[in-house]
Amino acid sequence: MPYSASHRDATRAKIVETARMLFNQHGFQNVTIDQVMQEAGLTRGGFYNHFRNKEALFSEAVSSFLMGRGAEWREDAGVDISNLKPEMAQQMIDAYLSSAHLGDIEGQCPMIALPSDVARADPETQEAFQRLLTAMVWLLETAMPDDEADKRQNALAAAALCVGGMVLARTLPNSELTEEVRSAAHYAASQLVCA
Amino acid sequence: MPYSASHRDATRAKIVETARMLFNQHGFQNVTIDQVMQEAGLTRGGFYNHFRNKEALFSEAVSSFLMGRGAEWREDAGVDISNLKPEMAQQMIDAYLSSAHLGDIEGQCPMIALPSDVARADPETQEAFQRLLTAMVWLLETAMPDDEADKRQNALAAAALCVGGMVLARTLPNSELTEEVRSAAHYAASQLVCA
DNA sequence: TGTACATCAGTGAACGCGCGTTCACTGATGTAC
DNA sequence: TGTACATCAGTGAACGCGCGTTCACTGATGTAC
Repeated sequence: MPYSASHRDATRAKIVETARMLFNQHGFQNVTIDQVMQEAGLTRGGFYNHFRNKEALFSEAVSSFLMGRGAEWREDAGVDISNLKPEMAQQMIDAYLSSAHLGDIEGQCPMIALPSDVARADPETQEAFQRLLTAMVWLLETAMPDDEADKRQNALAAAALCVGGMVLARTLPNSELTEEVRSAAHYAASQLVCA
Repeated sequence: MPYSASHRDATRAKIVETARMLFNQHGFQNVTIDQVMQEAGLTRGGFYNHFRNKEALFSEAVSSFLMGRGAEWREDAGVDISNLKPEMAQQMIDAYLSSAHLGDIEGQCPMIALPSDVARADPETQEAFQRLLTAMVWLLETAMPDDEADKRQNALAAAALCVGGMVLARTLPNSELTEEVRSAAHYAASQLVCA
């Protein structure tokens, strides 16, 4: 076995991570395999040693967010999955609807950067998307103060506010409206999460 | 002047409307000009008599929603722009977050069907998108009961909930989660609009 | 320890198809007489 | 009223480029001896 197994895995991970960032910026169709491979320091042909096709890469890119860049976001926001506390729901809302998150296109949550692309992708990709939402709702629900009624329903609505507010903010041309939407969504989501 | 001016305009409108439906279903890049023209009962070459290029068509398609299919939605929902009443805010929320709207992919609001495509489109298209949001917020704000505090902020948050709830519902693979998100967003938006 | 070997990650040229766009044309229709 | 004409909406063949995918190959590296 020439090349250690870890070498292969590292290359693969590098491709996925590069792709994730490029897809986030330009969308599924505007990113070429050549571009991904080049940016990952490789050449076109090698791609098919690692992935069935471009769609499979997209699926992995979306899927990788939860435990990859998404985990970094959680960490930065002070959200510890293995030790959730009531105040962390608010911290998640703050981080998700922050202008740092809005500006960081490469590191953004795929629910914001790629919803339309995922809606037209294969079932694997949509399931990866669903896992993202499920995780977010679970985190919000679990971290919510105990005295809250309708925890799950509020968590779902808060997630919709997070995604909706950010999708709108990202899609609008730069204007005061961008900030207005983001901050209104932030306020309303905060209300839902710790009333 | 062979062919009356109205003939030209009718053809053009037909192309835009056909395009709007196709873009809604398949996204900007997955729709070909050939497809649009054929479905409009014309042939490929004629396209450039009417539009500068494909992007210009996209921009018009998004733009056309507000006074076209969008007006039908408002009418069906009993929302009369020239005579807004307090209960109409709720009617808008009901219609926007309805499963009929979710299922009607061709007739759907572009903010749900095409956000990622618009985020990568030219400024004209983004401005058309912004007009959609501005109109929606204005309608909600204006139709909201008078005793409401923070009308504008609530209208903005309600719009974010509408779009977010529907974007998520549309992107998820079919599951109970789809319905759960839609109904949680509907409940929360109702609360915001007539507290 | 050093060398021959086998494996397979990575290379880069080539293929082929799809699609946006162009262009020379055709023919339907309104207008002038 | 009828006919010749000019206009321009609409046609469809052709162009050319980009990109996903394939494939014969190369050469770096771990293993056996």
